[in-house]
Amino acid sequence: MSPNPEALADQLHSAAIGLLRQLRREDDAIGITSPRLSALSVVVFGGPLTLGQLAKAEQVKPPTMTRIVTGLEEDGFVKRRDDATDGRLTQIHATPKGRRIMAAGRARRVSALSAAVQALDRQGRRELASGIRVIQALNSAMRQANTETHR
Amino acid sequence: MSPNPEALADQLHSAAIGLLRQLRREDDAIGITSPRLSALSVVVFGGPLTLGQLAKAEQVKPPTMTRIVTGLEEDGFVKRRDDATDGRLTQIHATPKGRRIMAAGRARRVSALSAAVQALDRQGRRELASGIRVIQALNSAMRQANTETHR
DNA sequence: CGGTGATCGTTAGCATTGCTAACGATCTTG
DNA sequence: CAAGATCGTTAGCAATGCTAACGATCACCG
Repeated sequence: MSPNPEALADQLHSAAIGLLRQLRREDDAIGITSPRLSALSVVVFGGPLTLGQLAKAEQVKPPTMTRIVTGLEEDGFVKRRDDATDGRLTQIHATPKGRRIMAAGRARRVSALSAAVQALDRQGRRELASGIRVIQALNSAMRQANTETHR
Repeated sequence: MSPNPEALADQLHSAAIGLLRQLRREDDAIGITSPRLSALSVVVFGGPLTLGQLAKAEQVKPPTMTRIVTGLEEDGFVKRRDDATDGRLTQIHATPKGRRIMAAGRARRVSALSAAVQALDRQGRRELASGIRVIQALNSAMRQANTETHR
C-alpha cells in the first residue's frame, strides 16, 4: 500500500494528540502545566527576551502570555525586568529555580520516553529522527501558508 | 551525530506542540474545537458507543466527555439515545450533519497539509509514515507504563 | 519642540477543556 | 429484597486561549 496524504494527515493528528496527552501527564506530575513548561523552555534556552517575543515564539497572543508569565513568576521560575532603554518592554529571564525545574521536567519526560526509545533499535531511532524532521517541515510550511493568508 | 534519546524527546515534544497548534487553527476555522472534532471522529468511525466508552477512547474523565457530548449535541452533530437493555447507559451516535462536518474538517486539514505533504517526494512520505508508526509505538508504551504505575 | 500615531504590556470578560467530589438512577449480586 | 457497584450528570475549581479596550511609552513629522 502506498501511503496517501489523507490517511497520513489523520494518523499524524491522532498520534500527536495521544503523545501530547501522555507528555502532559508527566509535566503535571512535576507541578507545572504544559504551556508554562514550554514557555519556560524558551526563556531558559533562548536567553532573556521580551514578553512579546515570547508570545510570538509560542504562537500565542500577548494577553495569554502575560498570564503564563505571571504564573511562572508567582512560582519563582522567571522574573520580569524593565528594559533599560525602552520603557514599554519587559524582559523575561529565568531564575535558578526555573532552570532546575526545566532540567527535572526534561529528565522526567525523558525517563517516560526512555523505556520506549531505548527499546528502539538503531533503525527505529533513525526512523523517529527523520519523522520528526518531516513533521517540523510540514509544521513550518503550514505556518507560512497561514501567515500569508492572514496578511 | 547519533540521535540521543534526550534530544529526540525534546524535539518530539516541540514538533507535536507546533503541529497541534496549526491543526487546531484549521479546526477552529470550520467551527468546531479540537477535542470535539476528535470525539466526533470516534463516534463517526467507531459506530454508536456509550459515553463511558467514548471517554475511555479519548482518555478523558466522564464529566469532561459529558460536556463535550452536550456541546456536540447542541450543535446537532450527535444524538444521545437511551440504551434499550441497560437504563444507565447512553448511546452516542452521529447525525448526518456530524458526518458532514467530519468530512469537511478532514478535507480542510488535508488541504492544509497537502501543500506540504504533496511536496514531499516518495522518500519523504515513507519517512513520515515510519515516523508516525514509531510515535504510535512510543505512545502506547508510555500509556502502558502509566496505567501499570497507577494500578 | 510638541503633538499625533504606533507599539507594548496589561486588564477585563468570555468560552472551552480538564479535573475531583458528590449525587441520583439503575443494575447486579448475595 | 436489600446492599453494593456502575453509569452519567451536576457543581465547582484552575488553566489556556481569544478579543476589546486602556494606559504608558516611544518615534516621527510638522
